[in-house]
Amino acid sequence: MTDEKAGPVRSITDLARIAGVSVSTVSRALTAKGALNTETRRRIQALADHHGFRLNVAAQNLRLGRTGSIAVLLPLGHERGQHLSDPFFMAMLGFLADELTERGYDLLLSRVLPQGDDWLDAFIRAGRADGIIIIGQSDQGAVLDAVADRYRPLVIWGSHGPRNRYLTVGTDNIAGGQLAAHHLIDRGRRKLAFFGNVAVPEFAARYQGFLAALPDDVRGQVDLVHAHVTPEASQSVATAYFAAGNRPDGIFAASDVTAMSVIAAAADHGLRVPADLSVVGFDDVPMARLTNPQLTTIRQDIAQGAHLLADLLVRRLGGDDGTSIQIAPTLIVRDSA
Amino acid sequence: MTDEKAGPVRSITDLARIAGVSVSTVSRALTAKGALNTETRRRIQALADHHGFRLNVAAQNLRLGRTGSIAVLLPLGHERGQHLSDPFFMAMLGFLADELTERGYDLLLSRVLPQGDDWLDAFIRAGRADGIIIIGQSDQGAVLDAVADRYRPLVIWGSHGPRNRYLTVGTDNIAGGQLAAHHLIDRGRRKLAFFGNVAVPEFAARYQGFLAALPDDVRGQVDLVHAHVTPEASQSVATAYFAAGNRPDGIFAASDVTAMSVIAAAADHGLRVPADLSVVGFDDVPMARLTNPQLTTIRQDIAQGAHLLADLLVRRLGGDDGTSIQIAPTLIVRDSA
DNA sequence: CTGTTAGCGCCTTCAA
DNA sequence: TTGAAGGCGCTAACAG
Repeated sequence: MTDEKAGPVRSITDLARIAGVSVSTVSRALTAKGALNTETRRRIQALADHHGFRLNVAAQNLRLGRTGSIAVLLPLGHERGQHLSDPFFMAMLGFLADELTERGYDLLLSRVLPQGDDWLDAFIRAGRADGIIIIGQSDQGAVLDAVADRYRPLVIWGSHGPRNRYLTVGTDNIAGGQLAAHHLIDRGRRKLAFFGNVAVPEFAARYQGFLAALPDDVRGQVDLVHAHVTPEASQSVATAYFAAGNRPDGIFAASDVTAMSVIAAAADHGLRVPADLSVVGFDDVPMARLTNPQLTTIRQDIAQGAHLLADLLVRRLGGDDGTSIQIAPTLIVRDSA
Repeated sequence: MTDEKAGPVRSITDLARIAGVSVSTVSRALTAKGALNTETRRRIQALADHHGFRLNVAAQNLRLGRTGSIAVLLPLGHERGQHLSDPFFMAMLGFLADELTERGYDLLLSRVLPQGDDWLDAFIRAGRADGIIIIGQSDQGAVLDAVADRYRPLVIWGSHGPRNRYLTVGTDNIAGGQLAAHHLIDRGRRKLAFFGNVAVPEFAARYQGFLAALPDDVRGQVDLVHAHVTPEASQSVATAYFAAGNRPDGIFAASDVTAMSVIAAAADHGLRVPADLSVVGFDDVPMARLTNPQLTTIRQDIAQGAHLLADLLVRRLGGDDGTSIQIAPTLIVRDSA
């Protein structure tokens, strides 16, 4: 006896008809929730399998008053193109996908152009996600603070500021800057420069920690060079810097990409790294060990960062409060400094 | 006269009550569909604005029988960790996010472990997305073929095979291999090696094109080195290769990351690039110009690839058929070869 | 253990 | 031009 008479099975209603039971029985069988005769459950599951039927997740979520997904927002704040080429952000994204999947959530990826003070509000109100992770606070601190007061499932990857009302997970950038400073000083470097855009809070904190850990006489003559995050832009800035005759003996770059740009530009000007110039990066992207010379850098633990972001958000979704977390960076000594 | 008496406005029902109209009127006002008195529409839109109300996208989609999102799947086929570190895939993801957003779709990111022959089917039946883009066919050609016959909104980034029944957008990898071969031969290189995992169809095609374009006597002694995609793994393979005494004068690497690993390993063995050894990569990732020496490579146009993937998929969603597309690669000559 | 029923928030036909 | 009503596919009381 076949039950092929009916057409395609598109809903639990269809399946209920074929199985000769009610929709709620089918629902219970397929969600493994609620009491149900074991045999009935088995039979219905087999039938569903046979017809290649699966519960429609969207409808299920609507009924449950949730969406089942977490939005990951990449704000394109300071500089276009950053996130396209920045291996750090991209690696973070990959890990987040894993962490969220493990917790039963889909990852809704959105690159947003933060304009005005309404962009985040508008996104939230559209109800497309149960929670939001923003990678990088960019220059949107005020917007984040305003929203955080009334929208709880929101976690930011970024620098922790004591006055932030929003929740962050991030590397202790100040400590990272200090590590870089100590290392360069230990190497006997005295004429230093920092390459990075200090309008980005993370980078500002790295710079701040860097300065703080330097001896007074060294600190006074540090060059602050406004380098962009894209390889092209930062390389041209570095080239201009060397072309102008600047000859520091130690450079702390706000990211590995910037560090690599600096090294490339230095090579063009006949400067040997690390003989003439020590360069310390930040991130420890996978490629940092493939450069020539291999990059000495301050490592951020991306995997742990993603884990903590997901964890904190899911906990908030469950009603817990949670608190901002800083991850300690590590100095990775290779050849460039 | 205020209308603040009611609590929060969570649905069109709430808004309709406040506005003193029916839900259908609110729906029409907020979707800008259907005939409606201009003044009424304006008034309701203003009211919605005032209350910070937005249509719930999930419910809207359920009603419209769609999800409003496109799934982008990263199969973790051959090698774990590939997509975490591969800048090419990640850049593709960034561009895809833009292209899909422009077309009104959300991007649902999912890293899948292709096991058995049911993984894709199961994903489709869950109904979480209106269409699927898979980045890399991995070794799942059979599964893709099977599904493509009955599930149309599916496009793959990958190598086009004449017998594939599924739709692909991808670089002409064979042509890319040929470009690499010609360039190395032009440079006078005769003792060649290919670094890459030829179980990956894209890489196999690159290898095939490479061999095809070589003179007979050169082709016969090409080393095929099974290199993994992660920097760590490929560097250790390259190190072992050189340590075993192999001394090719030209290497074609299946990706830029692999090329960089090869160069790093070569340096460890005292081989100068390009004096002793020419190395050609594949991809032209942003960092290719930051290496020392700068990478000579075969460029894939990621932006165009993402554009075509999105375009083709949306067209299929609209009922068009569309056909697989190959993108011509370009040789970018820098310093490594 | 199972069925009936009332929605989740929205859109759309049909009538007025 | 607007309203009433039905239903997208599912879940969860509440009955039986």
